[in-house]
Amino acid sequence: METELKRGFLVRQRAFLKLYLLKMIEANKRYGTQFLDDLRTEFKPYGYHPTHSEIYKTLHELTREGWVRREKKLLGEPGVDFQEIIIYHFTEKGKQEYELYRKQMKVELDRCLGLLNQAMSDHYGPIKRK
Amino acid sequence: METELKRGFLVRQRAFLKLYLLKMIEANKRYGTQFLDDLRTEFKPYGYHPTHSEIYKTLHELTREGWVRREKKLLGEPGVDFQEIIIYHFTEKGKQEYELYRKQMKVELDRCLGLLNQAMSDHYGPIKRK
DNA sequence: AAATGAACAGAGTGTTCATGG
DNA sequence: CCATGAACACTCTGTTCATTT
Repeated sequence: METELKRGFLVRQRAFLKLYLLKMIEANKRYGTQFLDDLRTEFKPYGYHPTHSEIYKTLHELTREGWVRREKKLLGEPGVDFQEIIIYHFTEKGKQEYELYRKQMKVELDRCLGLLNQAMSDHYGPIKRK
Repeated sequence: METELKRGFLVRQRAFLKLYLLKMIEANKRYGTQFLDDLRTEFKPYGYHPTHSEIYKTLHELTREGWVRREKKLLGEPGVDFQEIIIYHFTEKGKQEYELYRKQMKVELDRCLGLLNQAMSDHYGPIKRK
């Protein structure tokens, strides 16, 4: 998949969101707008308010790369109140890619934490631990 | 100063570099290329290799905003081996702005660490402490 | 070759507009 | 009005080119 994990400085938003979306797709079968709402709620304490277009672009990318397939749910089906929605399911390829991606992102997030902790230590003294 | 501290997701590279450059200007009177070399060395373990243009653009911005003034050192002056270099000094305004900026960046870096730690916890279980 | 600077180009992302139910 | 999608525009940043010593 083409999404770059490493970019030298900090992890890209898209790569970060992808990790969350993959997890959400795996867990509960919800759809785009709900993913967005959930993420906004979770990140609110950190002042991070993702946009709907980033979510959709990430979902499109996952679809294009064959990690997930789309299933349309039409108005009237269970849980569909207003209009059609799109549910995402993993493909076989996607399951395997997710497993790998998750591992790679662990390394990447560790790297970013290292960089930020280094800056903390450089500018505000040693990191305090409880 | 116009550089945005917060951008919703993670801190921008420029804001991050600015914090380091201000500290280096305060500490030892060195010049652009040496700042770059020092930073590359320090961040090498984290796979981060800043570019010379980001460094200069940040220094230009600090100058434009009146936080620092430039002093040209000419070939032959003590420590100038090959050609002229530019040394940066704080202005009075710059000293005060740095103090403030440093405090703001602490908050911002804490926020970023919170976001990344949240992701770590969400995807790889609770944060391990020694 | 070292140091600085500027132009240019490409990636990343947010805002806005558009469409169908 | 909700859900999705696409177009567009702007910001950020890296690559390249230029100048001086």
